[in-house]
Amino acid sequence: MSETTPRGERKERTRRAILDAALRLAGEQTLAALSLRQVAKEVGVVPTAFYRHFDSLDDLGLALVDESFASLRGMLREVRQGAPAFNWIIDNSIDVVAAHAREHRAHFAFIARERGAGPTVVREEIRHQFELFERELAADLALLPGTDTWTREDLQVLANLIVTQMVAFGEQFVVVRGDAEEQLVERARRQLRMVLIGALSWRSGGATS
Amino acid sequence: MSETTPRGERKERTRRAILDAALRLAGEQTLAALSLRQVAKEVGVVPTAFYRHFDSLDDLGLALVDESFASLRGMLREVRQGAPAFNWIIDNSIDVVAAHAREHRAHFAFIARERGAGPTVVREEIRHQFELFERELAADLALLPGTDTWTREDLQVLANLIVTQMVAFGEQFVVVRGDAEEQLVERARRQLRMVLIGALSWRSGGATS
DNA sequence: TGTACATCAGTGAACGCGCGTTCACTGATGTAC
DNA sequence: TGTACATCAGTGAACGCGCGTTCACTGATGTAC
Repeated sequence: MSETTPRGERKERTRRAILDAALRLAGEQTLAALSLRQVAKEVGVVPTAFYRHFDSLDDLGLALVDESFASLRGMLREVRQGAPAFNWIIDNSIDVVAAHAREHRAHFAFIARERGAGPTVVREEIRHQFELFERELAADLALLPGTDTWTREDLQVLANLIVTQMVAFGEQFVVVRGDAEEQLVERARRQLRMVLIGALSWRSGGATS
Repeated sequence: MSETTPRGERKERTRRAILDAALRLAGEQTLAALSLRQVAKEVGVVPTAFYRHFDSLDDLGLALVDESFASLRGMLREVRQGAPAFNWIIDNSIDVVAAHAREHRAHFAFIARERGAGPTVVREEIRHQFELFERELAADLALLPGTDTWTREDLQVLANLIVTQMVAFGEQFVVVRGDAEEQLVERARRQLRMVLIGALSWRSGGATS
């Protein structure tokens, strides 16, 4: 089996297999309930081989967070490349998130799940990554027409609202198939519209405070 | 210890102790990673005594979902008792949720956590309960001035948006202490304002679709 | 090109431990007479 | 009120199992000469 495979390549292949197996198995419950032996069995190596690649399950968990957010960041770059026009955001950003969720279902599901229930280090890392997203989104929102007079704090509040909705959207999207997918996308689109209209008419419009 | 305690009372006390211990221990990680023996040890009974009260950990999990939602439902009844006026909702509903989250921190945290990562039956039951909330909230929203012309579906979409925000609020609230609590409340208030203004100016206002 | 040695991914036995579940039990509470 | 029996919450020993981690190992890949 390993007759002429370069050593590094072979190691990398096993590492990938471990990451994939863990991502798959964690999906059946949660990372916190996953055992090193289950992962090793799924990969087809002896349990001790695991230590050649990761120090612990926590270490593996953090690697999965990294992977998941790397693909998420790629997606966000895509979303932000367009001009930050009001209608463009509404029409396209949900679709981009949906397309990405379809392509990286397991990563999306992983983040959504472990965000609340993962091992402590994993939970903290995920929360930290979302904070970074919020800050980037707040910077983007500052470029939208109508937000000129907003404070940094207000932008942050709106960014948090939108990230919350996007997370909830992704969470629901990954557990759904077929027709329900499109319904979910349509609902998310309407919700984003409601949120943005509300936000933009908030300062200029009429409400208190 | 059990010299003259009525049998039923003693049994009920142990049952409560099991529920409390499970709620506490699940908080350190998640229900899915909890063992029957941990719970028994925490309560101070032998592991087998567990079976006098619950068939399995899943059964215990469902009992915790019931409890948690019972107190949530009580809170919602409180919120809905006031007149469904626009400003009243904004000024009071967040405070009611916050007060309740303070009083039932463990239950709030339990729902937030197990919603995504609990045992399958627990997850399903929680999702079902949130669906019921959404429907009730949609019915309330129909009474708000300005929503007369809305379709049932639109009301449902808005209800889903608000429930999502409230869940996210509760989720963050239960892990925070001191000053940060009030900041979180203030942010949630602003967000609810943005959402409601947006929603209400949506049909009457100007956006497409 | 050929040989001798180093590296290191993966092996397999072994360990002590906590797990869920079974079973026969104990002894206080409850009930029938 | 007193006695004999039933109920049943909690006990404690035992089981087979999967767990994380240790350790000495094997044998193919890589490297120095």
